[in-house]
Amino acid sequence: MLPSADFESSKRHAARPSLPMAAIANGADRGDCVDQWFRPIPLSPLHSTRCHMIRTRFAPSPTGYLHIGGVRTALFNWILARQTGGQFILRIDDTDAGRNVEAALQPILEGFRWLGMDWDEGPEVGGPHGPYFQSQRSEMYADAISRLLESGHAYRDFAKPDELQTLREAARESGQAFVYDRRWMANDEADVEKYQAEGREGVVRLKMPRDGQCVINDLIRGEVVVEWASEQDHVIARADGSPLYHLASVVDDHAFGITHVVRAAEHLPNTPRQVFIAQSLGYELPTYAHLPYVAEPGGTAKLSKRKLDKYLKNRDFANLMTRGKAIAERCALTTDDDTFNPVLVDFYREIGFLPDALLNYLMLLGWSLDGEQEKFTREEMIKLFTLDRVNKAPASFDPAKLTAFQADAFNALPQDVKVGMVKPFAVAAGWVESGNDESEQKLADVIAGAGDRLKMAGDIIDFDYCFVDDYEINPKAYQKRIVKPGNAIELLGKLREHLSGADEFSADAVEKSVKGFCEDQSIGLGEIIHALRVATTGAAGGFGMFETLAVIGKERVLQRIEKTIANAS
RNA sequence: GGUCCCUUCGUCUAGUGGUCUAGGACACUGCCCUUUCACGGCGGCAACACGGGUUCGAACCCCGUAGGGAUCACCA
Repeated sequence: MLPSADFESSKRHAARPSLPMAAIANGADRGDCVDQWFRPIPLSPLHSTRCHMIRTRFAPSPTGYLHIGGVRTALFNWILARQTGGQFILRIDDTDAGRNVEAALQPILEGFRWLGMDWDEGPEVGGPHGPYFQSQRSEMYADAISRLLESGHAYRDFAKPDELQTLREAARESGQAFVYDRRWMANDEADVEKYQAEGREGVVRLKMPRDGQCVINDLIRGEVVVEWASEQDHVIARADGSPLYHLASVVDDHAFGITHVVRAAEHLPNTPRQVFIAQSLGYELPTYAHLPYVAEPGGTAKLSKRKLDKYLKNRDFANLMTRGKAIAERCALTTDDDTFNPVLVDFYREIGFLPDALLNYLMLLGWSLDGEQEKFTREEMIKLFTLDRVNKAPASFDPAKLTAFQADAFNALPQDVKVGMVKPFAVAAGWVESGNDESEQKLADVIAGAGDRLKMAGDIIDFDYCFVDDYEINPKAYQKRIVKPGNAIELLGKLREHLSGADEFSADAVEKSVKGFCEDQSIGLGEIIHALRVATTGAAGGFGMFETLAVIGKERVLQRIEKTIANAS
């Protein structure tokens, strides 16, 4: 990357617009609706993100949950700000009043905190451009709306929704793009009074150009050209004067000094109208970058929180969900059915994922450094990410790969950090008593023994038999190792005798003892060890047998063998 | 249906005209290691959507076709 050259070229572009000649020409002979306001301002060329102070934003609406796709968008925004010493702003899009914003906002902020994505301005931290809730910025929007009205870029319209709907359907049936003929547009105060006398309510619409084209220079997509005529006269204010999303968004982006609007590609079709609003208001345009959306597992459609049933048909997705449910159930997690879903970040936090692993995986959805390196520390993410290496095509969410990333990251953790993460789960399951040294030591032993069999903190549930006696017995393993070999019970009985005489019950001591037993009996270790495992853990597999026995403890081991023998006969 | 976007292994991707008999990762899979289950090591399977150009030469450039997707609200 050549920062200085990039900087030069972006300055050159700013001084001498080269791209949108068509738009300028068309603007000149447009004649009717608007005067010379419309002159697209060229955007910075690629790479320019490295050399300017960047202000980005993520604008969630308070829905109560954080979508994985949204997190990726936020991540890119956050990185862009961090790598340039710029600011990352959180703005709350709550123009659609009526819900409990505060309650629905908390889970989102918590999600950000958990992920370690801090915001420089926004809820709770404030900032110089506040307030950061759209519901509290009405005056600014009202001002913008009246300016738009005055300059003729917007008009009052008295169409009824169903009247417009009829028109739209007719256009659609004839295969034409719907173009509103503005038949209920108020040209003057007299019109307004007349319509109001008819009992009509007036909204404010954008008076979109009917010819020429809008050129969007997108950092990821390149040049996107849209005919103005294909744009609607979008409503920007309701009858009660309250603003709609596009208006509010553009006004705020400008007021906040947002330099880069980085958002999901589904916003691309919205961009022309936002460009229109911004330019009508005389704003300098931000640089746009439209990210490919995150697609569903094994598919190409946009990942949606609402299609759980469909995703559950995907093996890997179903596995993750099953794992999550098992952890939630065993650890008595109070999960909300509505948010306990692998499409939402809450899920991962609840079952003991590492935020860095999630972020690392998400960053690779649509972005790559060189096709070789895939693992990045947070510092590397900030250092190495560039928008010009973001792909254009949607990337499908792969739960198996995410889990693999999580497993690797989790196993790279130092033992004490692992223990710290796992402990809450073990405590919640009722297996470990917090503050009790013996109990905590046992947990540490189990975690050390389990090693990389623990992929996430919640995986501790697989080792319930280390802590309690009411574990499940795997029927297949029982059949194979206890029932089928005719001598298993007999051997187990003898082994129990042998073990009962042991003074020490450390892993090493037990190993010696069991191996000595095998020698005495002239059998291979393999002939007893499987039966021993099933008898003492009920499981077909697990970590080292002798570590397992040591952790369970002499008394319990003997009891369990005894019980197995009793049940078998 | 209109508008816009996209198209390399099952998935994420590398690739910017010759180094591509297309590289890496996840998944799947074979072997080795091993008392089990994992880890690990060494292998394997597997892709340039299609058709035309341009060129000595195309995954890469151009044009079409097909397919997929997003979006078309007084939601955000």
